[in-house]
Amino acid sequence: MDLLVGVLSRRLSVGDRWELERLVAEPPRHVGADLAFPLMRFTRGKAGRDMVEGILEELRESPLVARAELVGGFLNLWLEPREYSRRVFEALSTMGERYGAPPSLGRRLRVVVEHTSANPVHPIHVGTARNTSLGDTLARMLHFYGHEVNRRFYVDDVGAQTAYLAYGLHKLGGPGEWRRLSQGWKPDHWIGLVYALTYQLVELAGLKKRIEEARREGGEEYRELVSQQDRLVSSLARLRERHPEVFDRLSRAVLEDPDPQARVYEWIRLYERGEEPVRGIVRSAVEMALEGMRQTLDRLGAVFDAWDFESDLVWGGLVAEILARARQSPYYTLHKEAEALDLGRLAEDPEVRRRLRIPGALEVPPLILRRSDGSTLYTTRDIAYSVKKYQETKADLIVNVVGKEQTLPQAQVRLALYALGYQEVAERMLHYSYEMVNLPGRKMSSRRGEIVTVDEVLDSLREGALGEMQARGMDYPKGLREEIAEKIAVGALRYFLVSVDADKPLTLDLREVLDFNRNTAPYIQYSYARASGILRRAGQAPNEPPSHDPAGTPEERWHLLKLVGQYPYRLGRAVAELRPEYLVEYLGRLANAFHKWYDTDPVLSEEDPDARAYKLALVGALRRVLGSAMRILGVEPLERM
RNA sequence: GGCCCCGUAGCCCAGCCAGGAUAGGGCGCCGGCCUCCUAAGCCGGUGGCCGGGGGUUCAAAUCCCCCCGGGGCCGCCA
Repeated sequence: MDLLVGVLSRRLSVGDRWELERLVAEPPRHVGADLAFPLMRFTRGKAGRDMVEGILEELRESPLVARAELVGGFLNLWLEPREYSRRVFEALSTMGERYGAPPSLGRRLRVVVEHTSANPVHPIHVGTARNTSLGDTLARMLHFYGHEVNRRFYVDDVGAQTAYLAYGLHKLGGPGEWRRLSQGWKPDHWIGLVYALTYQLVELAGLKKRIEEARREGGEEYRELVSQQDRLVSSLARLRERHPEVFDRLSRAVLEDPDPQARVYEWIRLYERGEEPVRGIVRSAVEMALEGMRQTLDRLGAVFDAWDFESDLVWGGLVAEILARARQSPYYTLHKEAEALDLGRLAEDPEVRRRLRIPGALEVPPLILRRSDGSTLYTTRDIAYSVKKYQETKADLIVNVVGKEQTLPQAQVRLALYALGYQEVAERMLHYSYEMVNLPGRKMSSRRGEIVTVDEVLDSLREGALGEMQARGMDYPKGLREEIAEKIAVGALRYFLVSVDADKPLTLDLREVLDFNRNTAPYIQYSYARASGILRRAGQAPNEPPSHDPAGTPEERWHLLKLVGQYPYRLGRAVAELRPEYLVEYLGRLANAFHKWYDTDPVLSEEDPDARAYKLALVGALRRVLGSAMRILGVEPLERM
């Protein structure tokens, strides 16, 4: 690969290696070559034909090249297995555990990856798990490659949702009482229930008022309101079953309040001003929610370097600074009563669109920064947060893993940053967007308290894994069995969630994930366990083979060796394009190549000691590459399963 | 209504940005392989007007235009 690109780069005088590298392809099977390159676009005319001769000649001189031919405009290369093997093992030996990463990185980038940032009012659900899996995998990929990564979780504690939650919790008493009431519950699950109850009870109170008023007039509106009320009541009845005591106390307290809706709105403003006791109540509520979330994130293997509270941006004055700058800006405008930025004009500049990666012909309406009641909006605070992330890290790239539905607000944030003089920040921000996760037959709504939590999905996957182990008669001791099942469950979910293009909606069919069907984490883990088993039985295994391909190269072994040698290149592409699914595809092929070889060319019963040593070294190399790529994807390698 | 994303076998997906060889996998279905390193495996078979139409090109799943279908966004929510 390097050889080919090197020669081509010189002969074709193409400076950009990446340009050539991406064109190198696997030839179709009927050709039988190891590498192919479409030369026709570079070699038109007579001068081109001479150039081709030169290229072929130079390539044929290399000990790595067995054969080089030009067929129908394609340059086809056959490699010399011994020489290739020598080079692969040399790279493995010099790079050690870092095999796959570049020996020297052109420039070490500082990268911020902000991901998950789930609203604390409810537990992490399967959609968020896609965010976590993508974000954490990107971070691991970049880190392994040699970049400096900073992982951040943005705690969204300002605004209506946490105000509802805190208001409800307050009606139940203080943190001590919350603990008592949530006995036997995971903290975030209990918080989610209180939030859903509070939200619906406040809704109900408001609805009752409006029904009173509409009763006199009667008619269509009245009937509509009553039917809304019926739906709310039946939803509340379902929630009551989960925790009758909490329900009863909460409903009494909320319905006693003369105007719960107004109270909640007041709390939003009080919290934003940082006034006690609201400030303390909200913070305790959020702490409790985060405690539960951290348990789930730990389970998924996601760790963070920083937890940034949205409220700190407000109290620390950064949001005020953004507003002050906005008022000086030529884009400043009043939208009805509210302060806003009119970004439409800026968004029309094609140069700005390109630099800020504004998609297609996206139309950009004015961005409201401050409500007429004086409170700020999420997007306003996000502008401040972007500035903070940059100021604290001076990052070259700020990756925000945020749902696709937020394409417009994300674009508005970048444009606003640009408009307010933070061009540098704006240009370094990347909205890494991903589509929703659907569950067949289940419609999620956090306000109704109906969400499919990651915890329950993982539990169900773990049960499935345990069942499978039992069916296969694996009789590990109890602790080990549970540990393996848990690692299979987490791996299966994470692997699945990053396996398809983030731009495509994903359907999480639990039965399907439980099937462990083809290119899944268990398939990869199984390959790793098989390789581990061979090495365990062999006792000592050489890291480097004494000789390369002593007894010729069967097709299956050659194919595996080539894939092992491709790891640096495949990982490089995944990192450059921030596409974890490339790694998934690669792992699937690698595991498959190993299984095929395994079935045709026994290792341990090989009698020729040189050949046996070589095979063991190859198993070791494969195991190392599998393990490395698995860890990047958050899939735990298993010695046995 | 405007805008964004997606559309490839019965089902799920890769390839598209940066056009090149006979469009690749997987699931499902049918049939094989455990006296031998873990059968969560392997082998064989089955299945495609690449959503439709037009254009650009020596060459189009890939680029451009129109249309159709699915999802999303257009809020003093996030």
